[in-house]
Amino acid sequence: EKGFYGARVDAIAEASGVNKRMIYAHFESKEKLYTKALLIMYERLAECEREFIVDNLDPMEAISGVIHVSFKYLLENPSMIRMLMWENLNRGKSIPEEDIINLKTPSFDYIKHQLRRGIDMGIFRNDIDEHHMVLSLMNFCFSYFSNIYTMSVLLGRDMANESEVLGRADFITDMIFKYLSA
Amino acid sequence: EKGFYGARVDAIAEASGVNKRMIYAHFESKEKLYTKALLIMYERLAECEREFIVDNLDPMEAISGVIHVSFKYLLENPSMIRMLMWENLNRGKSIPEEDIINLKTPSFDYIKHQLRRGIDMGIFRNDIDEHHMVLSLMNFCFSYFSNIYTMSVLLGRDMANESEVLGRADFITDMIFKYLSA
DNA sequence: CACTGTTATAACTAAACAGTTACTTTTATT
DNA sequence: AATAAAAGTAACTGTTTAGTTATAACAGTG
Repeated sequence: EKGFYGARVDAIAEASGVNKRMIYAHFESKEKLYTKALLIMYERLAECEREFIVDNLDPMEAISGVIHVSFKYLLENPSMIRMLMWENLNRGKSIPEEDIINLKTPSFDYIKHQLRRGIDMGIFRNDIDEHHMVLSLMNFCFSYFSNIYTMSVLLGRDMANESEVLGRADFITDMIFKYLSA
Repeated sequence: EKGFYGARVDAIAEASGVNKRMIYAHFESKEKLYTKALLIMYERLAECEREFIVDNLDPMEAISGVIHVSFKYLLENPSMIRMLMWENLNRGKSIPEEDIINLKTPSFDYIKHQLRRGIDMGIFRNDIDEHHMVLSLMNFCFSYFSNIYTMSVLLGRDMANESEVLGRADFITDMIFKYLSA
């Protein structure tokens, strides 16, 4: 909610119903508590991503699945968005790079695999840049939520309600498809 | 760099070469210093956006200009990205909504205007959702930079160097165009 | 019951922090 | 040179904070 510096250990103790003494017994320091929470968050995120990795889907369904599962999950887990945002501000220094790469690799590989399959099947154009497509997909899903407050104000529209969120997922899917088959 | 809670007034005094006494004389409190800095940042951002508002461009050039000017500006102003990220985490509560809407309206109107012009001229499809297009443009530009550290690690590619950034701007422009004329 | 490991309580410490004060120095104006 | 306004210095205050300690309560096991 308030980031590492704004967070108060006493407040965490009270909110969690566990007392401060025990927090230090288990986690040693505020920083280690933070990195532990962060790691768990990354693992849960990876779990969610494993959900959209399904075999034998056609590439269109697969890409659509990536978008819709991500949207649904991020909508239900706003605190995860906030933790990822803080971590981006920290330049991701809290957790060793390899740990995160290991967690993320399966979903990245899955997206690339489906893109290649789509190209082979003649559904997608054959000059698609995998790197840029993966980046676009990730950005589209995450940034909808990370900028949801400012953007709601600027666009004069409540972007947080479920129908609006699902509408956005559909729009993005459509945009990506039009691009992939243009 | 460290957000409102992590920032130290003593450190700000030293770094700025102005002494703490004078910071309080001019800004009253840490919070008012923060909101003042934020307001100036928003104004500068609006100034930059005014740069891409050019008359008599054809709609394609106009949209391409929005993307490329934004990318160039955000690349040169990393601290602005960070301030916007913090503010998103604060749910934008530091500055009254109207103030920001007033600053942003010209560029939003410009994008919508160019989209409509493109439709009228028969360059763009006639079923384009303005709201979603504005949102997509903003998200694409901003999120490239706001997630640049995490994404560089995950994709194993230094996204911060100039040629990579400009390449991304080109890719996004291409993607938007393919969608608008699909 | 006695023993052991875990959790709770609350007072404590040492450092850090926002904000203040009393006083001096610099700069600009007449 | 005289005056006033702006900026600098550094010590100080009151509070907050991470982290600790000493002690008591609790729960499971033989």
